Amino acid sequence: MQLDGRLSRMLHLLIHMDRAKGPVTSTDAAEMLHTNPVVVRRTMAGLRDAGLVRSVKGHAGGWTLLKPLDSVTMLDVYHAVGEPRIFAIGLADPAPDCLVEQAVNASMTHALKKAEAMLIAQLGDITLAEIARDFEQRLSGHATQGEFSDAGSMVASP
Amino acid sequence: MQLDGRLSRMLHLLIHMDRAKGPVTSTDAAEMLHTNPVVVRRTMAGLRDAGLVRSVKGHAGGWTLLKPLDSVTMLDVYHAVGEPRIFAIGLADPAPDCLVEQAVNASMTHALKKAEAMLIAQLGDITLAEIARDFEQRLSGHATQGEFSDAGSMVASP
DNA sequence: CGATTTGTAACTTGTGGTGTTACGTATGGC
DNA sequence: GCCATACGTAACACCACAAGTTACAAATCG
Repeated sequence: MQLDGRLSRMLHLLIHMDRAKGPVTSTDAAEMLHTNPVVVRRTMAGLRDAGLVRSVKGHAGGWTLLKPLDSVTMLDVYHAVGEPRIFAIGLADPAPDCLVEQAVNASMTHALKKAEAMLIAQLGDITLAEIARDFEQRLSGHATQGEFSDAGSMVASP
Repeated sequence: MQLDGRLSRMLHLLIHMDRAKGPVTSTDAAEMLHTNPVVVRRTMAGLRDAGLVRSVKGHAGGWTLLKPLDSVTMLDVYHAVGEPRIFAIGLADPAPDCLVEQAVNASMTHALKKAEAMLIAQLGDITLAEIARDFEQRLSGHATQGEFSDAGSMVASP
């Protein structure tokens, strides 16, 4: 995986946690995410610091969701995982001497900031409850928002 | 530089080429971009294939711009450099079995596509001539579109 | 007490743009 | 015709960083 999947993974996990009866251990979570317990703990640490989840050690311990899904947006989770860098493209030099490059930087920054604002707006607009509702509908056979079959075509794979 | 600076660099270089009297060699260009002639040729190859520039070997050879700056948008250059991946964040798994993850993917893809569309729209809206005009104004002391001083704060550096 | 589970440090791996070296090929002045 | 000039490309090293892995300490509960 060449891209940062932390936000995606945490969203996935939080919805599973909401459906679980008791605490979810890092090992259980790692299986759901097809990864490693340490990776889970490492990433969940941010969510704990943000007050989204709680962790308990020892017997019958694990991770517990502290908030209802309708009070958590994708943006909240994005912040909680440490606001990873959004873009893979950017400025060759953020502070160049060359005035031509400064002009280029201004235009590129303008475009990138607008795209970033749009992404942030979208993330802030969707609660985990809405995603969970989408899941419920998939369970009953419907495919709601947009086709999923080609979802990764431009965003994920080469 | 952990991010992809090819678009940024090519924009920078194309505007310099427009101001040059004759062809610009890869070595000259490499100095302007603070990089290596091979990197220049490698990246410029896409622009040549796209018909934006021409390359001539041998004495008095080098790179020549084939189009007026007002007929080239940032988007044209983005396409010419091979449409590099835009986002550093993405889906953990583009085609998961888990229905929860499918729902998460749908929402994330929706948000990313909207941001991508905004970026593409912005890139398509700005011609290199406009950037060159911005440069001219910087030469005469003005700083036009937006502050530049903190331009790289969210987009480029850590 | 001992099994369970989180908390972290430390190290390895994979990826992709970038940097670098080397060499082949085409061009044009002398 | 030679030869310096420049592009064209292959091959490899480098770097940053998320992810994966190993190891061990600390806390908790039956």
